[in-house]
Amino acid sequence: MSNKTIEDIENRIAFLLKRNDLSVTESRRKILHLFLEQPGALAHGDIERKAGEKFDRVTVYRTLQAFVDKGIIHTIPTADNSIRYALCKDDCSAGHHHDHHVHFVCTHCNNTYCLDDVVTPEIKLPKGYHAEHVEVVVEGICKNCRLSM
Amino acid sequence: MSNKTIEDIENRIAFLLKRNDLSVTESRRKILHLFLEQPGALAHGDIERKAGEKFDRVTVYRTLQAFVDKGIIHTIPTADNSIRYALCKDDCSAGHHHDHHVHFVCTHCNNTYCLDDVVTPEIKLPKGYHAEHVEVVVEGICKNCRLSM
DNA sequence: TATTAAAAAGCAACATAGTTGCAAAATAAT
DNA sequence: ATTATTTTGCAACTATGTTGCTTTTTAATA
Repeated sequence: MSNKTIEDIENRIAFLLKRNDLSVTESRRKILHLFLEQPGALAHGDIERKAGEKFDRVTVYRTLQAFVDKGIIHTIPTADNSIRYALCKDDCSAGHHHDHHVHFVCTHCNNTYCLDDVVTPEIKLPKGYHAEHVEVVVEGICKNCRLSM
Repeated sequence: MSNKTIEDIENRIAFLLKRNDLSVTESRRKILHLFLEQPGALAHGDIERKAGEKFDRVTVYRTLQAFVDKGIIHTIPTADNSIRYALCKDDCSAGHHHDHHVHFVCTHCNNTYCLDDVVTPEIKLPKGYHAEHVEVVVEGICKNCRLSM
């Protein structure tokens, strides 16, 4: 990993925060860093463990909430009732997430991935029902785990 | 509501419990009753409020867990991280739920419904991913709320 | 760069959610 | 009716999430 990459990440962090009218603080930089340095989603617990030694629990909650509000990250509901958070693609605006992609939870490594290229299908509902948002979570075995089996 | 109906429900409760090797206890009858007397799903909180005055919190947890294990009810993940529970159709066996239907959460009345006739669509995943289970939750306005708007 | 207003962090206290071990009570089998 | 088994209730505990308030940090200004 070159110095360049680290600088890139730091720049992207500063850009993301400034663009969303969030002041640049240590905890926000640290937590954004966690999201940017890996591909999957993070559960609150993960974040607390990785950043919680430096920051108060409450700060982690408030930081994540701020990121969700601003459209920097989005939540992924899972069957075990532990919300995961993942970075939004660049075009989510404050309060208006439009992450119409499918989420994948690996039952083997327990990682969660955004399948950005898989769009949620049209669901034909019974008469009278009106859909506003469709959430699709697929459970199964991910790419990496399949290779190492 | 006729006496007949109430007897029917009681009979169905006894049948469901016996078939799943669960002894017939007051809390199990009461909680099953809650599910049978209404169409939607119930959150843990709902159940605790409606049955919790008579039974200990722990009993509610254990009862729901037993029902899930036996395939009497299934869980529905929702975006607000509050698991809902709903009755399974008759053919779920212990440890093997096959509820391949879509769930609907009304953003107006906040009720959750199993759309038993709407099956989950096939999701075409990227190479390497293997699907085991697909969960689809649709948020929007339900039949009843639409009529009263 | 120093000053200051605004925002965020940390702390404490609290509320809710979920778990475990064990003794008492209820159920089911005999 | 008696007894073995299962379930319940209780207490204590861990984890998760929230709120009010004070201190610290950030960013805007002189």
